[in-house]
Amino acid sequence: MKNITNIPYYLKSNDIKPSFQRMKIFDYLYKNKNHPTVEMIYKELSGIIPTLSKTTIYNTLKLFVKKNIVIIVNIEDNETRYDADVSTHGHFKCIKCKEIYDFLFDTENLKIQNLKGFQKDKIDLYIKGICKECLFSG
Amino acid sequence: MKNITNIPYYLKSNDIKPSFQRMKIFDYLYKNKNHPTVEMIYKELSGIIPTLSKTTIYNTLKLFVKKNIVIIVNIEDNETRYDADVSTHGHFKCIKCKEIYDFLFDTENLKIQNLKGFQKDKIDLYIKGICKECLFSG
DNA sequence: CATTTTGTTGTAATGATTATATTAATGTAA
DNA sequence: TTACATTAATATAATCATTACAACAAAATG
Repeated sequence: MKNITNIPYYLKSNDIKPSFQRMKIFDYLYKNKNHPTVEMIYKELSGIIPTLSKTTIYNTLKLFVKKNIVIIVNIEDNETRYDADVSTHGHFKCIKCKEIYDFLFDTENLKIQNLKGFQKDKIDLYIKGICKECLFSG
Repeated sequence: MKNITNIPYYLKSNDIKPSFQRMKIFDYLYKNKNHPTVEMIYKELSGIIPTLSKTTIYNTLKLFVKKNIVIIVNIEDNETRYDADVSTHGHFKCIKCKEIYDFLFDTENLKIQNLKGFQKDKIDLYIKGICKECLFSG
């Protein structure tokens, strides 16, 4: 994914006013590539910003998604995760260790039937299985 | 998808006791290819089975998913949908008319990087955009 | 039959998300 | 700077989907 050195500038250039909370939330997403839930962000950041509310996290993430600097990772139906990498990539979830891995795929060779004449704006590819580490360790 | 003529037999052969409610719920899923939510199933079937509870629908769908005769369609993060077609296929959602279309895709030519040595059990492909009809009608 | 197991239902609990109203911070013009 | 307007952040309460649990009903078993 793209290398972001200046978060306030990055937010500004995407039409987002860089408040302290917004910078911290984006910083968390950018540094932790763990596709966190709102809960995970809250747990981590409320230690640093004790007044931080979950509402602010929800508002901020919704804004980030709207401005296309964050995407929603919907690999499980009971948890919404977020990702600051907005480049086209897929997500693999290991059903053993629960870890989510990013992967790249080739949309050129992807042959799709039944959708002729459809305008395709967004493609999400999710794979579940067992990761290499878990396969070896048992 | 596979042609199912005898629902009680189909359920039995998948290790599910064919109760009246289960048969009706599967019948709804099989006949309506609209990838319904629990709410949609409830609205429709409570007219036929007035005592039907949502809990039963949740229980039944969870059982169906466990027994691999129904899959979850997770194309939106705020609604869980269900599909009795368990063959490998993708889902397209039109952001205008909200309709969900099935499509086929070719996993042979799908080149995936970064997942060498991973065991891939389940693949979900979701595409969002505008369907042919909505493109024409404005 | 009598007993055990399985299935269904209603109620209540949970947990994630959203709506609303208030307060705080920031930007702007005089 | 001061006053006003706008935007952001927060707390509280509301909503909505889902799950847990307990009671009841049905059916399978012996």
